[in-house]
Amino acid sequence: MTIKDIAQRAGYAVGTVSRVLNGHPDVSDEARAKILAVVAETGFQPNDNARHLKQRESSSIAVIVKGARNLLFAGILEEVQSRVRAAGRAAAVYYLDEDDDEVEQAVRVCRELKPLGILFLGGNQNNFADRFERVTCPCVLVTTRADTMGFQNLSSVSTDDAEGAAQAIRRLIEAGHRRIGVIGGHFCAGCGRGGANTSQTRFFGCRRGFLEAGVPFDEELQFQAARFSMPGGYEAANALLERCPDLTALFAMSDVMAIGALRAIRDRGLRVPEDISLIGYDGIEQAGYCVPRLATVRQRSGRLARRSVEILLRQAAGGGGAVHEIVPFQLLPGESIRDLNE
Amino acid sequence: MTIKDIAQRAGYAVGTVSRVLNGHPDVSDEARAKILAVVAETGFQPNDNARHLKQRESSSIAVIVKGARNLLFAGILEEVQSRVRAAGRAAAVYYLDEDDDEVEQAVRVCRELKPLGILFLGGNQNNFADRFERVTCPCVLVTTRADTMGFQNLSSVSTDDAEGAAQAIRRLIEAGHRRIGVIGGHFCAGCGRGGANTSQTRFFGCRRGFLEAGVPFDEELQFQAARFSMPGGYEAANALLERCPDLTALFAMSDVMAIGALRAIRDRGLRVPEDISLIGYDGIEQAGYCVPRLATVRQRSGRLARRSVEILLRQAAGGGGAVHEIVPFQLLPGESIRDLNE
DNA sequence: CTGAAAGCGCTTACAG
DNA sequence: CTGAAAGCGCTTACAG
Repeated sequence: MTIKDIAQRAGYAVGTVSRVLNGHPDVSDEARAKILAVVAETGFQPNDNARHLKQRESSSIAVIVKGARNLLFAGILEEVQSRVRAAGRAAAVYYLDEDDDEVEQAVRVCRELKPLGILFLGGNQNNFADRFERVTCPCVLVTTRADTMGFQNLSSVSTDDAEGAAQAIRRLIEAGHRRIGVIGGHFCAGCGRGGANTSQTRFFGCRRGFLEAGVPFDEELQFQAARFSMPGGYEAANALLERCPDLTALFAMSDVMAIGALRAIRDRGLRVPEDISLIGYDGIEQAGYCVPRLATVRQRSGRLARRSVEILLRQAAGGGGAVHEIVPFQLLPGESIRDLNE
Repeated sequence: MTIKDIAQRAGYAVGTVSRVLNGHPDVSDEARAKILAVVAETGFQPNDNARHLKQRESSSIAVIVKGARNLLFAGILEEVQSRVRAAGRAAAVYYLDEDDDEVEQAVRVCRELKPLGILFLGGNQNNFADRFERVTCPCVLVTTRADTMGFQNLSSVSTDDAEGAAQAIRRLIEAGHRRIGVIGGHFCAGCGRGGANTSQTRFFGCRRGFLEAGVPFDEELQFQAARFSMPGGYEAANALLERCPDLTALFAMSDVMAIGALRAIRDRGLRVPEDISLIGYDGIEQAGYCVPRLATVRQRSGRLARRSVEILLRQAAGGGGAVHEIVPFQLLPGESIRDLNE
């Protein structure tokens, strides 16, 4: 079943069918009605390969998600999809593995889908720096900053991760904690050229939090790198508590890691927050269902989503240069921090 | 940059370039070397739209996942992808919303990707019954049975959900519980024609568990329908405990619901398992990180994945009629069931 | 408002 | 082993 069959049955040329299918105005009501009737009757769906092959620009927004299992992104995505739909556009979602190259994918999407614009949920700054020049449509990078890269067609909407991490540390210090362990992602001195992948940024924020409060932070002892996963957090917490049995609090740079840490603490026969206080990062739904509820630095996923879509649609409509927005985070108190001053 | 440019630069015709790109054997080593050199140098990637438009059959396996946030499927998918890759094929993953029509999507994928076969992670039996005749390639439905539908090209690999649910109930009864609440999905008498959507199957299993043990089960009072989500489980648990304050145990038909229930129980000032015992279903990673660890009926995602891929690849190679396999589940004890006999 | 025709970038028989 | 050409199913100027 192709557009040709539809044309034949309806008694029009394929061009006319195409115009009806794409909602062009220059078709008579009669033709439209007849053709739509045949389409409905046959259940015809046009072949997207053929369509995209020829089309100059589709009316879709592409969303490239780095990590199908990332719950923060899942939350943002849901909101993005409903906002894109509300704006009368379709969202085409592409899920990538953590270590796939999102910019490479974007180049491909530009060529094959020809979207109005691309939204990146997560991204590696090096990939952007190295290859983003090859993507030409308007883009917004969400949760990671892009202001230092200076691309005219790359905006960003993100959380101030350094400040978020700093405040997490401050919060623990205010509660009277002095020996605090930190669980974060892997990063190397060189991998955030220009100063920023997420793990590194949050790490620097931590360090600043300690420094400003005059609380010592021995990176060798008090920091443990791990994967962003529950087992990662579990093992890291174990390693830290083994190495520094006198820690009274942990900061995990993602809620998922924090959930792993929570379990590790319990398995060592300790309790949260009575023995060890714990704070996470991201503010995923899950954090509110932990026992105890997790204190966390909440990225405002709804607002990140809303602003990203607004900015992207404006840029797609020809609205000027790149914009870089910071969305304020919230410190959720949870039930996992003990106040030692009380 | 198209195949034409590559042909020109390499000094061959586009047909030859195409043959090299697709690994056909009928090309001279010299041509291959020259063309691959140009491809590498230019970073050329063929346009998949054009390729799929013309290609009779691609060498990919399509995977249609119902619910991007379904953690059971996420676990199965990971294993599926690595097994498909190990077999030298590419996996093309399509994520659908819970209430999208996976069979409609399959029809589209058949036409546009022309895969060797399709794997469905989850699916609504009614959609299959109504429209599956339109899909012609070999398919495997994973986690839901397809044996009663009688399609020659539709195999299935699933867990015996009725028995799993029955055993969850039995396990609670063995532990001395007599007043047990059940949290399940929504279903209506008609929606599982032929007897089976997942929620309904597990519900019937529950009922059998009660019946065989001679323990009364008042469906009106002791069953609460909810969405398969943490808030869904939270509210359902609250409703049940409000309605029947004398319940000593809950069975939630998914771990995600159970996590919500766990939080609800705590918020009512009760403890798991001291005051209320709890058992879930699925065996997602998450369940092992709860405090307390969740007892659950574990679907063996690794084996579901492995068998599904094996069966699909065999069918794609022309290996006979449909196969319907049941993979045994495991009852994970966790720490969330109190033994009242002790 | 409608049709005829070119063409998107590939693959694939068909010759040679 | 290689090239020339048809054609996949659409969209899009271009005429009329």
